[in-house]
Amino acid sequence: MSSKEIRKSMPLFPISIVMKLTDLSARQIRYYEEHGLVAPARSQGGKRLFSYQDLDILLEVKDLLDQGVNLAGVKAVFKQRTDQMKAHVMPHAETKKDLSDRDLRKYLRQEMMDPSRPRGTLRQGDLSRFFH
DNA sequence: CTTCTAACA
DNA sequence: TGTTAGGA
Repeated sequence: MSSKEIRKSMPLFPISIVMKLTDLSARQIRYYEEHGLVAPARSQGGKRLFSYQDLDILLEVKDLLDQGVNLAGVKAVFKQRTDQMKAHVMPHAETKKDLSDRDLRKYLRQEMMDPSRPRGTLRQGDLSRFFH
C-alpha cells in the first residue's frame, strides 16, 4: 500500500468533525457504519476515529442519498466499484460487472420509470427498491 | 463535555 | 431518522 493510501486511511477525526464536514447526523453516520459503508477505527476509549478515506465515502453516500438513491442502491454502487477493481487486478475471472456508476444509475432510473412496472410495491428483488 | 449503545410516547 | 437514557 502506498504511503499516500496509508495517510488517507489514518484515523484522525472524531464524529463531531465528520458531522460538520458531511452535514450528516451522528445517528446517520453510525447507521451507515452498521451497514458496512464505512469502518472507522476506534480510540482506546472506544470512540470512532475517521480517516480522510472514511470522509470521502461518507460524502459520496450523502451525495447519492440526496440524489434519491436509497441505502441498497448506495451499496450496489460501491459493490459494483469493488467488483470492478477486482476484475482489474484479476482480469481472468468473469468480466461481467464492469458497469460504470453512471450506467448503473441510468439503468436503475430507467427501470423505475417503466410504466409497465407496478408502482408503490417495494418487494425484495425489485430494482425500484434502490430509490425513494 | 463528547461519544457510545440500545431502544422507542 | 430523531431522541433519550445511562455509562464511559
